[in-house]
Amino acid sequence: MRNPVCKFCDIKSQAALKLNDCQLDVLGNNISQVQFGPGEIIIKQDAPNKSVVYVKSGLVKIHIEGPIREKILNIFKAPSYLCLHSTFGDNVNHFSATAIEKTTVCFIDSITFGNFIHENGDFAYQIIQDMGKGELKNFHNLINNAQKQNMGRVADALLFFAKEIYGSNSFTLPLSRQELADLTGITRESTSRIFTNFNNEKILNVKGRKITILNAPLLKQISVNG
Amino acid sequence: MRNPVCKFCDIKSQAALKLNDCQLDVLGNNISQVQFGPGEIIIKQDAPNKSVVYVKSGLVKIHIEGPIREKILNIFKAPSYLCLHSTFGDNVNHFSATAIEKTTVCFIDSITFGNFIHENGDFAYQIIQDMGKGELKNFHNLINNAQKQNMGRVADALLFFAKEIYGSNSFTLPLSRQELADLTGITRESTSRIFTNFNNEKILNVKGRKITILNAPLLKQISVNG
DNA sequence: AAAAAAATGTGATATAGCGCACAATTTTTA
DNA sequence: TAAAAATTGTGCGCTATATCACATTTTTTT
Repeated sequence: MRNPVCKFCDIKSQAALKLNDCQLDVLGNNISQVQFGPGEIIIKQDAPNKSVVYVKSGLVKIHIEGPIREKILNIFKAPSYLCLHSTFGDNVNHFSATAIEKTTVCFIDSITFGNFIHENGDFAYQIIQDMGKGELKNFHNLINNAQKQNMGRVADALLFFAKEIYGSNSFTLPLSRQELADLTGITRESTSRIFTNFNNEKILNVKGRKITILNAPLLKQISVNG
Repeated sequence: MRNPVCKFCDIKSQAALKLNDCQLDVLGNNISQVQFGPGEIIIKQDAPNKSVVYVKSGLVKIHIEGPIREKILNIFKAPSYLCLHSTFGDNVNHFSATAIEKTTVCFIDSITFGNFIHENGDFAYQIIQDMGKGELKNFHNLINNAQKQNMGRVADALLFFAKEIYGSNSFTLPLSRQELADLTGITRESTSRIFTNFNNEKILNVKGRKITILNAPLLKQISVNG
């Protein structure tokens, strides 16, 4: 457990930028930075929650055990807080978080974090903004899963990675077919078939996990029209 | 637009209880209380958002226009804040809110509300807790909609009204069949059929919107097993 | 490099639930 | 109170997608 000097950290969250030097010192004494590789579990569902988790770099999937199989709720790109709702809504994690790329995480003591909220209105305001944005993102997800059919869901997920995560029409999918199925709420087999289909229709170029979006407008249309 | 004296309001939110007398006076001058009947729209999707909405009494549905039909995201019982995410995540409403019973709402000026967060750490902390709890509730919803089949979804919705909203196994459903379908993400026809089925199996007694749960354990089991 | 394990693709089949059509009932309007 | 409108119930066929089974490919282990 190293003690990174938060004061000199150059990947501070918007909220942490509002902390004064003294508070940053306190933060540095109540934080531990950890590296995770793909597939490594960062936080575990149902485990007691004593930390706020700040994803400093990397990519993380949020998932829970559904009645049948795992459900991936969300993909978070750094920089981003993870457990704000759990920390302040309940003190047990309601989901697991697993790294899907090399990821650096800061575990911040909940009490310390709570103190900052009480002491520093600007900090609190920023956290509230973050939580607001996060919840809006969840809404989009819910809609996407609710009323689209399988092709639309896959299209949506691919556009999400292209636009939100990698900022490019060519990328390596950080998920297996099964995981993509868990994210979109369909079966692995359907995912496969849709990939084959998109590849044949020259909408995508698929080589394993290497994806290139060839016809973005059409993919967008498929995503929107369900 | 009346000017209710917040100081003497006896249905204060947990957060408002943290405000001092002076702040309560400010609140009173920047708030307007409005009554809504069932079906009346409280806030509208895509409209600019200038207020935080506090539901003082009543019952509200949160809904958005999906690609095909309306999707009901959530049912909120008073006391509860509504637009925290919209206010602090974006300044346009990402959803509509409609009263489904007689409902009293306080519209609080966003700037005033934001000032309280900056000034009063206890207030901010309480709001963050509220947002956390709200988001956890959303998670439950997402799971419910993701991996259950129709009977399980309807069972889940009915148990939600019985336990969370009315605290009784006998209640009048505040939604039409279509709305219940929009909440559970299935069709109106399927909802009808499931009601008939549950009624025949003596799991429910259904008379229009008047519902009595006769076999709660079985309903629970159906809800859990999908 | 060979063997074992895991992930992926694909055909065949089964089915849950949607969409349509229309009848019956309830609610609203005039 | 009658007429119109909205809501609800139900039978039936259709389709999207799950499920199963197995071949193929890729990755990991030894």
